[in-house]
Amino acid sequence: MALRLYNTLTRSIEPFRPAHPPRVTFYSCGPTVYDFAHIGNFRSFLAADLLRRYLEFSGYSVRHVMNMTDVGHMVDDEAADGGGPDKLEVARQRLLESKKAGTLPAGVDLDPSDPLAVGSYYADAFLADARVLGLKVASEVQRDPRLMPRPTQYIAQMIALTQRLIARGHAYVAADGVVYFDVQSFPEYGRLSGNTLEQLRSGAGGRIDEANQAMKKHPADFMLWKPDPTHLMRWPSPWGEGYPGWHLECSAMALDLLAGGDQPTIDLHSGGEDNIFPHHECEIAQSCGATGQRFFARHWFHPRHLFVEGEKMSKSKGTFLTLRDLLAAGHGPAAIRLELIKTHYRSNANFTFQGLRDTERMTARWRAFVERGEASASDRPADESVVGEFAEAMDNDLNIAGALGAVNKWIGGVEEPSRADAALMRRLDGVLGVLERPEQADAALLAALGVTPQRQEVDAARVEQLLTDRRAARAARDFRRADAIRDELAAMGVEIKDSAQGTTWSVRRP
RNA sequence: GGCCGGAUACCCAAGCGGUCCAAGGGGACGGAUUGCAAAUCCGUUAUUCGCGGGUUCGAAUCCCGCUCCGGCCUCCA
Repeated sequence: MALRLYNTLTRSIEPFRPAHPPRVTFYSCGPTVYDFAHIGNFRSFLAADLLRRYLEFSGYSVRHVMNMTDVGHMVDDEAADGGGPDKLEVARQRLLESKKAGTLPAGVDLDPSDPLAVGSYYADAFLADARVLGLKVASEVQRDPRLMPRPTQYIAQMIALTQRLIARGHAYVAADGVVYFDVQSFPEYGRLSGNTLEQLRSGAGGRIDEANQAMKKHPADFMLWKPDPTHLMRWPSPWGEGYPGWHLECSAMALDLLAGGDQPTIDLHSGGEDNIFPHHECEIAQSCGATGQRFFARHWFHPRHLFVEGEKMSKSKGTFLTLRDLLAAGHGPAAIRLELIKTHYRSNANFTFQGLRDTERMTARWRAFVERGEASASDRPADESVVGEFAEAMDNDLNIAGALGAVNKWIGGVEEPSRADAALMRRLDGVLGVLERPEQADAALLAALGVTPQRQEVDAARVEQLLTDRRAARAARDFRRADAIRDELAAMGVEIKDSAQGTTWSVRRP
C-alpha cells in the first residue's frame, strides 16, 4: 500500500518515491500578493495541503515550502518580458483609494506609498485566510519563516543563479542589456509541457512584441534579469539596476531552501495547471541548467482550475470569489474547506452555492458523529477497516471521492458512536482537515479579517421574547398563534428546532 | 494547429476486466418521530454506464471509429 500519484512530467500515474524517505521535500508555487486570494487560488493550495497531509498520514516527514510572490510583475504581459504598469503599483493605487474612501478595514495602518508594505498587507491577508482554511504551512511559518519565503528576500540568490547560468552557457546578455535564458542550450526544454521549440517558435508569431523578439536568439528565450532604472521595485546587479525575471524566484528559493547538500533535486513541486507552461518549464530549465542535474523536481503536481457556477474565473476578469466573500455570506470554514477539496484535483471543480450547501450537511453530520462519540460512555473499539478503505482510495492518485465515500459509509453504519469512533474520525480528519476547522466563523474571526457579515445581526432579545410567547401559546395549545410566531421568526431569518430539551434557534444560512 | 483531460441516475460523483442487476453525498418520494414543522432515523430512487463496432467465457472498465464537452499553448492557482 503506497501512494501512486500522477506526475505531469511523465504524464502517468506512478509510485511516489522520495529520494530520502521518510523525508519529503515539497515546493509549492504560492500566491502573488497584489490582491486578496480567491477561492480558485485556495483550491490549488488546498490540494497541495491535502497531498502533504496524506503524505504525513502515510508516515512521511514533509518539509513544505510555499512562496509568496511580492516582486512587482507587469500587468501587460502581451510582452512576456514586461510592459504596462506594475501589478504592485496597481494594487498600491487601489489601496490608496480605499484609504481615501475609508473602506480599509479598521485597524489597518498602511503606508500605500511603500510597495513592500502593499505586498505585506496582502501577504498577511493571505496568511490569515490560509489559516482559516487550515493550510498547514501557513501555521508552521509562524515557527519557521523560511517556509514561506518572499522573492524580495532572495534577490542575491537570483543574481547568483543568473551568473551561474551565464557561466555555464545557458544565458546571455542581449543587445538591449537584458539577460535571457538560451532555450536552445537546453534540449530538455518542453519536456514538462509537451511543447517543442519548433512549436513554440511557430506559435509565437503575432503574440510577441517584435522589437523585443529581435533581441533574442529564439522566441522562447525568457528573461532572467531586466535592467530598468524606472521600475517600481529594483535592485543593483552586475547588469545594472533592475529586476529579476518572473520564473527565477522559484528556482532560487527551491534550490536554496530544499535542495541543498546531499539532495540536489526536490521530491515534489506543485502549482496551478496554468503554471505548467511557461513557468515550470522555465524553472526546470533554470534549475537544471544551473545544477547540471537531470531533474529539478522529480514529481510534478498540478491541480486543475476551479470554476464558479459553471463560469471560468480569472483574476484579470475580476470574476472571483474570495474566502472573505463566503464568510460574509455566512458560510463556515469547515464546509468551505471540504467543498474546495472534495473534487479530484485533476478535474476542473465547479464551485456552486448548492454544492456548498450539500457539503454543509455532510460536515454537520460528521461533527454530530464526533461530538456524540466524544460524549459517549462506550468503550467499544472502532472498526478500523475504514482506515484501509480510506487509504486505498487516497493511494490511488488522491481519490478523495472514494475516500469520502468510505468515511460516509462507515459513519452511516455506526449506530451509536463510541469514544474510539470519534478518535478514529479525528485521525482521518487529520488528512481532510475539516472538523478541525470551526463550523462557523465567529464574530472575533470575522472582525480579525475585516469581514462584515452580509446578514443583519438578528436581535437575540427579540427572538427570545418571541420564543417565550410561542412556548406560552403552545402550552395553551394555541397552535395557530405558535405557528404564526414561527413564521415571524422565519421572516427574520431565524430557524427553530423543538426538542425534548426545549427550543433552540439559529440564523438561517444563505 | 499542437498537447492533455472528460462523457456514469434529477445534481455532484466513485468505479481501472468477474465479488457491479454500479460506492458515497445532495435532492425527491414513502414511513417513524412531531400538535404541525425543523432536525434525526428507516426505506425507495441507474437491468445500466455518450453513440457504433470489436477483443474476451465475461467490459462502465481493454481496442478501433464517431459525436459532444473542457483545459493549456508566454495575465492567471
